[in-house]
Amino acid sequence: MKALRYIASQNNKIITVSELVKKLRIPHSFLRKILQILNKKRILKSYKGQGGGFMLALKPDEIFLADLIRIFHGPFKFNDCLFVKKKCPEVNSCILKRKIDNIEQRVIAELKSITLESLLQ
Amino acid sequence: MKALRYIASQNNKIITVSELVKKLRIPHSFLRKILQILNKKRILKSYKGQGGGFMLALKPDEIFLADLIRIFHGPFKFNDCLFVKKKCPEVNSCILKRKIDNIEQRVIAELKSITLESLLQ
DNA sequence: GTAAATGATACCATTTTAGTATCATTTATA
DNA sequence: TATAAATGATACTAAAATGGTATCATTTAC
Ligand code: FES
Ligand code: FES
Repeated sequence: MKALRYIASQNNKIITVSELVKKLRIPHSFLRKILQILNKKRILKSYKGQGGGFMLALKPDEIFLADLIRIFHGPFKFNDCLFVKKKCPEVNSCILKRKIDNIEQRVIAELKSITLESLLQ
Repeated sequence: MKALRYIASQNNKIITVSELVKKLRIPHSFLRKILQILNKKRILKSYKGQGGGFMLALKPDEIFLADLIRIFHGPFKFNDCLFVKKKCPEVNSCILKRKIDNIEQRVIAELKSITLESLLQ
């Protein structure tokens, strides 16, 4: 998120990992890996070769925290009731599951409402 | 939760792990460990020796999902921004952190509103 | 042709997760 | 009072996730 914020703040300039490393004090390889993932997931565009780097592929108000979390953390599931790798048989009738699913939906809605734009102060 | 629901449903009877295992098809040792923890955390009371077992230590409407999650999962923190084990320096000014803390508070409030009582249909 | 950039991918140590297993202690009761 | 039925304490484990690092390959501007 720090990297995305920085990139967004330099609108439509190509930013290299090295520049980000200097500004953000995040290790080079670590940051590079993250940006590569964001590129694959079409949040960033990348340009190879000398003079290359990264740019936003979307406008800041089209980049949602919910999507970024899904990219790095995997799909949301607060609540898949397993046992020894097998799904709980009550999964379709369970009151608790219904309540938690409900909370999950509300959280996802809130995470969707947080855009990169909304983090640019 | 399944075990607590079962125990609650047999109000004020002492329930053994073996009985729960039969009803709930959860492995004995696993369930035992869980109930031991709940006993230590004063959600259950235990009685040792023959004729022993477990009972609720609180009324079902005094047992909150939020507390059970804290017991097994540890404290809530959706959001402690670390780097190589060190806290992020922006932790006090970060807009994103504030937004996430906010969501966390709302989720905790909802988890507090789910009592064992509310799961007894 | 070379340096500066990303792409792909393999690697690693540590911690967490999701349980299992075992021995010790307590207590009712035959 | 011996025994069986219960929990208490605690050690153990395999597998996965976490939080990164490192390296070689490729592209491209100059
Ligand atoms: S879905 Fe498994 S107990 Fe609720
Ligand atoms: S608290 Fe670390 S970047 Fe927000």
